[in-house]
Amino acid sequence: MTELAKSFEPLEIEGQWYERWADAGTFKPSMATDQPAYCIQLPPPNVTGTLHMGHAFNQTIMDGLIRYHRMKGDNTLWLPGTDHAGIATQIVVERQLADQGVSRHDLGRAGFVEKVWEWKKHSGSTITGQMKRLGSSCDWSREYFTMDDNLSQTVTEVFVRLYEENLIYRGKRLVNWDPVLGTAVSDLEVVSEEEDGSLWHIRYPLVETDAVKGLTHLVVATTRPETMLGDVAVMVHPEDERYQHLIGKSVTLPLCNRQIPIIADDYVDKEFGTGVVKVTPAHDFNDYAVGQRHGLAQISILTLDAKINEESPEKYQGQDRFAARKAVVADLEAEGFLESVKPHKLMVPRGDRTGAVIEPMLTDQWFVAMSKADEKTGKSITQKAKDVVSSGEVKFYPEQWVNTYNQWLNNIQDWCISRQLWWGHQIPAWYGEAGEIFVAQTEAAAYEKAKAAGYKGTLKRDEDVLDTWFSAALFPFSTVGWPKETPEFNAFLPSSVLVTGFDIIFFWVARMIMMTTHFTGKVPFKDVYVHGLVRDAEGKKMSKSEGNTLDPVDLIDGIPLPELLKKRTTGLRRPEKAPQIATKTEKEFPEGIPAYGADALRFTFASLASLGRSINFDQKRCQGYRNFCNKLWNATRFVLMNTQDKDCGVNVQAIVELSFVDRWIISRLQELEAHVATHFDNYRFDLAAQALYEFVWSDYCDWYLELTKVQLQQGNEAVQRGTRRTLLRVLEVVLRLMHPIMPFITEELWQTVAPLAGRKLTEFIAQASWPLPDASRLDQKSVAAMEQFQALINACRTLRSDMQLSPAQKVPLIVKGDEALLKEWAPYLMPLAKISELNVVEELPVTQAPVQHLGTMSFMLHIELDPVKEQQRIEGELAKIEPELARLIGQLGNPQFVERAPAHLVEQSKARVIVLEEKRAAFLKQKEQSLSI
RNA sequence: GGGUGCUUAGCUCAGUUGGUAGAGCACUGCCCUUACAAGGCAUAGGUCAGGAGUUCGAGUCUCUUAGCACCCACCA
Repeated sequence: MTELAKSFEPLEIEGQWYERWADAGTFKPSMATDQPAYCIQLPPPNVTGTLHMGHAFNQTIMDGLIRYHRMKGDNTLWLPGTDHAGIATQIVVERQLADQGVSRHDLGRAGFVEKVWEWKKHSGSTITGQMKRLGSSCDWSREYFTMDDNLSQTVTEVFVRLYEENLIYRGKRLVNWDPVLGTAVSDLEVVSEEEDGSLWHIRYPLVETDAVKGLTHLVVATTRPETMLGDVAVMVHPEDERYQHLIGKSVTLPLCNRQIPIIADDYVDKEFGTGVVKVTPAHDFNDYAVGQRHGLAQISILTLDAKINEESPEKYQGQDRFAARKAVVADLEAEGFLESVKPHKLMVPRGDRTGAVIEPMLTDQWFVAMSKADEKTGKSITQKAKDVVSSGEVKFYPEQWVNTYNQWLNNIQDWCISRQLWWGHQIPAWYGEAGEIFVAQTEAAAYEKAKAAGYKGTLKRDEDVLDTWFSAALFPFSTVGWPKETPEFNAFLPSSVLVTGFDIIFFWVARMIMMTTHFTGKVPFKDVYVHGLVRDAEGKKMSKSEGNTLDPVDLIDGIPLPELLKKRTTGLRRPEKAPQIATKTEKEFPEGIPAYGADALRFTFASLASLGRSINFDQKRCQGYRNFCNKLWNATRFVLMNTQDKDCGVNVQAIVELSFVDRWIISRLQELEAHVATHFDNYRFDLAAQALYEFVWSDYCDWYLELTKVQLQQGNEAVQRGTRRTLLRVLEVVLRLMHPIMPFITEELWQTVAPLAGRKLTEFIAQASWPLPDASRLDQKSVAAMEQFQALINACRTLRSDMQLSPAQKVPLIVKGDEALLKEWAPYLMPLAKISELNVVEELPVTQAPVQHLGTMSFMLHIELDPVKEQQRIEGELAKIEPELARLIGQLGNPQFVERAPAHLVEQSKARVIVLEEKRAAFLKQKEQSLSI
């Protein structure tokens, strides 16, 4: 006989189960082809990363789905992996090297990449270890890393194919350049924020004085005066009367003494600034487009680390862009070209990883042609991606995200996929000495191609690597064996659902859909479940610099305040914020964080998983669900106490008698089973969690358990057996229903409960079958009886409470009503409503005792009390009845309602009126009588 | 400039084809009743952001106003 601890201690039970499940092969797909396949791809976390709240939330959802489908008997796979995360990882390792005074250039490319691999081996498994603490049941035997040989081969394969299809090209384009990292980044990796800057008005002297209006110069407005060194024109709106006559003339570019033309382009907004715009094609995206339209030169003025280059006036050469700005402004002022400086708010683009101001830079890069039709289908990859969503092959939950998705695809630019980094998939392109390009899987193959093209010299491989999101776009098929048609490819592509935050719809979701449909003709996944971002209790975004992050593991294990303070205040980008963060933390967590356990944390996430945009994580919620775990724990203790070593009517053909109470809880259980499954199917974890919470706490614990005490004490053998069996079986089923959300506690309890319930058919609950509702076990009569019974108990309790009776004081109850029914209820009624004796009568006696009316029943607690108090109570009851009655009578008096509303609603209202009128009459009568005493 | 959400009890949020407003937490009162004080029982608290419309009936559908949040693009 095992005895459970007196209260739920998560840390004591969570330890062993994960390893045991994994060792038993529980997490592996059955690969049974006669079962439906269910597959989720884990969005691979950065190999450098640690588990944050977003992961924990995300994985709670995925693990819930996976465990649910596994229990349903599906061929279920949760495929894990980690991402090499090019930029992020390179930054981390470079920083570590910098601490030792070493730069990556000291090591050279090969040496540096080796260092990264070393670092990956050393700390790469942090996050997977944390995932296991959470209970995430991935099939680790299939874990991949995006730089594994087979995946890398797929990347090159895809690159080569796209190149051969003319969907990848190389060219000199203006791209977003991060001068700190020294690499191009894609549009998505640039975030613009409004910052304070200035608008400088600069005079550009006209070469010939204006004969019409006598102007000697034009004034241009700019937020980036240093870029004037690269100006190749000034432009005005073609219909701008102020300047129209000057179009085709020239101005002299100050400081450079170049003459540049005045051109017309309707891109110019006449209302903004002076209506005259400088044109710098090499350093501004709009100017670049203007330059293309007008066939202008592109004068680059910056080196790749954002210093003024050698083509610019000597004076500024080598100066950093910000220093150069000051110098240029100072010189303009000194030479009388500066007309004014005004404060101006502008959007400054910054790299999302470095925070460095992004510089549009003319460089050679590789691009994916997003809008170019391929030869086979005549459709662009963008079009294909739109088609599968509009056809419903890929469904978004919630649906509204389709808008966002389409809107982005409709305005898409070609994707810059080359990065000037060392960590990542090196681009499989080789160059001949005269710039010939040979794209091939391997160097040998490149030489072959070169030879075939008549090139005999040496080849040099492209130094650049691919954007991490390029390889990420291929996961749905690269991880299941493509281009081979493996069993996994057939079973798990498309996967069942992608669970992800909306923040990476563009980065990842859209690109996976593009690449997968293009290469395999299949969609990558059937559903996309888009959830919100986890925020702190106040709804603020969690960020290290704000010091409001929570570590999921700290919520599981608990953390004392000093440690939490240390965690939140060390390694800050702005250390001066530390005291403020410390104060806030102390206020929010005066005693640190207690150990809530993985189950409570998961249940919290599940209950917060509504379909909104953000999830505010309040630890109080977590505490509430830890209490819920404790409730379940103690309910199980109660059940075990009453069933272990006793005849539970499970194994033998014993005679078993079920009361209306037993039948009621069994009926409720059937409903619960149906609801929970529906909620899982609809990705409504919040509703599933709520249904489980309510059933366990209210129905099972508050009502059923209390009522079984009566049956166990007073019932005959058959009733006791029936009670024990029902207690066990309901609990056993509930444990299975909760297992997808709370794997640990349910496993722990199930191990003891299931054998008693005669249901231990598998070693672990993790392998047990999903409970299915059985309509034949629904007993509406018992459900209705229970409803009435509960109403009676509640009414008695309310009376007692209103009369301020001590719970210890038992009083007689006098009832007018169905005698047979009341006799059946009496044994339950007496302890629950603290009744000393029950008298069924024809008419209630006329006294001052409190009376209540319920349907056709009237009853009174036989106590003496203050008549004034009772009068007040009656008035209160009447005051509650009147407005509802008035509303209903009004409704029924409206012929249009009676005519047009559904018949059952009209009947319902009529019935309710009768009930209320009887109740009112009874109270009025009572009021009269008591006054007459 | 284009787009998308949100506004319901003190707080955080549910509310599924329109049919008498719900939960958790917090609050109040009474209880150490042998599963659980991480608990039990019972209260209290909302003109569903404002306005208009459709309807017998609107938190729910339409329009509109205000506030908030977010996404995309961007004026030099």
